[in-house]
Amino acid sequence: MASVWKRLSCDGDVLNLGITLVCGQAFRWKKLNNEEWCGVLSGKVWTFKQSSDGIYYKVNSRLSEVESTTQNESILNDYFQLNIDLHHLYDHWSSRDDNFKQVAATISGFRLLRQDPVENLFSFICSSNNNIERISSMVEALCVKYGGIITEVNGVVYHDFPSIATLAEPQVEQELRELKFGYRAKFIHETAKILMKKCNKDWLISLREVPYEEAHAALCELPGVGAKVADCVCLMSLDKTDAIPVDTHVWQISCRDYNIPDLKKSKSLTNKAYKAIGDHFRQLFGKYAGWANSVLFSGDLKKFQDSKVNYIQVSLI
DNA sequence: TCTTCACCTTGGAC
DNA sequence: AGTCCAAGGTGAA
Ligand SMILES: [Mg+2]
Repeated sequence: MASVWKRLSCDGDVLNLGITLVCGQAFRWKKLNNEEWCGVLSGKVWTFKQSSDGIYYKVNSRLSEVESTTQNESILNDYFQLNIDLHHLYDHWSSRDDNFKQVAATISGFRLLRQDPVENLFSFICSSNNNIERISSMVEALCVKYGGIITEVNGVVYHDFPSIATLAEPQVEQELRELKFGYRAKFIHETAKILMKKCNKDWLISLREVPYEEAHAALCELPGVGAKVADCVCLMSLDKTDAIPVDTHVWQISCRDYNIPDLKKSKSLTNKAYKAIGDHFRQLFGKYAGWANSVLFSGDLKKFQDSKVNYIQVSLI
């Protein structure tokens, strides 16, 4: 379990950890310092370091577990989707959209993570009408309350994300209410119970094998899951690379910066407008439109606004 | 098909 | 101190 730094065979310019891990697609990566992040993936605790000469990682597993470098690198290749040629995609998206070209200059190496659908789904059920900081603390609370202990690293105990079965237990809704989950407590409990009733125990992950529209519709059946959350899950854990989650921000910017047919007519984000925005970006960016869209709008996150301001201030000194 | 409203909680703005 | 509002929406009328 003692762990040493190992080098990840991947150039730093095709994986920007600072943006990729804390842009709001996953909520459990903690920034340790300027170049290190720590969190849980696949039942292990990982620490990453992005230095000028490459990306390094350390692994801390359960005491019983035997470490395998081959297996660990396989986990990372899968999670960071390192087989996908990011330069090629950036070039393609830039050629299709000047706005993207501008934004991309400040956000290189952004990747969609290939997440676990269970954690991804319940995390985004927490996201409605909420902010990233509270979403993160709620996901953390779920893990501490209901997830198994993995191990301790530097005085911090790390937990797995809870199983569906655990979240479906009778007292969960009330307990989550007490943990200040608000109305999301019921959504989480109900969704867990529905998933438990499915004949296919791996129903969620099996949606990787069905077409985007079908997966999206199936997810929308779940309580607390609407078009936006369903698209987040499709994009971030079900391999639907052209799923476009449209939140209020994407909607507003789309109205302002893109000429999308009959979008400005509606006062609220209607189902029709939602579809029109998605279709527009899919038509513009192609098969990986969801990735392009994520790059485009992650740059506007409040979290990165601050770092941009800092960057500008520093560069002016 | 579109609009309106309630919904938990928290933190910032007046 | 009290009120209002927005924050990765969803569901029901
Ligand atoms: Mg639903």
